[in-house]
Amino acid sequence: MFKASNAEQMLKNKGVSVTPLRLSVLGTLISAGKCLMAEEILKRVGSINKVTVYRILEKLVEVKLVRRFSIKRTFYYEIADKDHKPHPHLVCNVCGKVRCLNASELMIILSNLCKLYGFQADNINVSIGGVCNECSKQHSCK
Amino acid sequence: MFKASNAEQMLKNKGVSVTPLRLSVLGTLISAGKCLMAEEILKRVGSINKVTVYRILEKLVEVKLVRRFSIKRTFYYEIADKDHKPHPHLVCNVCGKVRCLNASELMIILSNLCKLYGFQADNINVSIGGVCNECSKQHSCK
DNA sequence: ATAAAACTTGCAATTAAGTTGCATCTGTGA
DNA sequence: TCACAGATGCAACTTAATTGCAAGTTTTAT
Repeated sequence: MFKASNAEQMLKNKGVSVTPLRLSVLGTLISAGKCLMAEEILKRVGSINKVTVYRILEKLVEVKLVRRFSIKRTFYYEIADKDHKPHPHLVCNVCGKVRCLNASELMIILSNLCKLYGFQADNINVSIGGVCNECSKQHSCK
Repeated sequence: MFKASNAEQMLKNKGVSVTPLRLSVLGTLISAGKCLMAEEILKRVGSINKVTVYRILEKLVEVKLVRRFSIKRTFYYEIADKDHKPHPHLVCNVCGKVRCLNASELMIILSNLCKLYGFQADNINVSIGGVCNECSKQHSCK
């Protein structure tokens, strides 16, 4: 699944203290391979308090190991490293699934555009609501 | 400021009933010339209930007279017509201001990209958090 | 015009997701 | 060993939005 040593090294590199719960939260995000809401992390980690999840995520975002973005009224979290660049998210209004879209060039264009306008972007959030492939197929066959 | 007849015609064209409160809410958005949160609309319209604001906005979004998008945990609303195409929003973390960025070509590219992936996009939401021009100037002069 | 059906509005209560304050625990350095 | 900083948990709180229901208004069909 994921190597704990991996998460441990990531935390050490950022100079933040390594605790079992931080390893679990970070590890969960690494092995999930997709973005998760706080509630899902809470469920997956198991014996951890909701507040602690939020505080750990806050810390991970602060040291830029994790990115946070919002869809509707909830925050999602995903690993931020060289293999996980910012990208758009497709959010299906029917099944609720969130899918990552590969379009990093477009994100870079966006960030350059900001510079042009004198805006120091530190978090680019592209989310697209609609109906996903699978759901639109099902819908048309009724 | 804004012509009531304007808002009235817009509602009629969409086949939804015209009421004084709907005219006020839609008119407020037209004359604001920028995106507003429900709370701001509530304040500007004056004698209207919070719930009614939400329900009117819901209806306006439903008939596509208005677009809704989220920043952090709150929804913003803006007029959606030929003069107000989807565009990115720059959100300053310092002063909280939301500024519209002109980049409709980029939004179109994004929507085409979705089609390519078989995703029926009905709401493209690009928001960029960071520090705006004015705030970064002030910060550097301290 | 009148009655019935269909919306619209307001009030109070509820919900979802995150946040805060404070007490307790844990581990590290003097 | 002591004490100090940081991590965790619990309970209470906050914010923004939503729901249920009753009362008012329109619209439609007769």
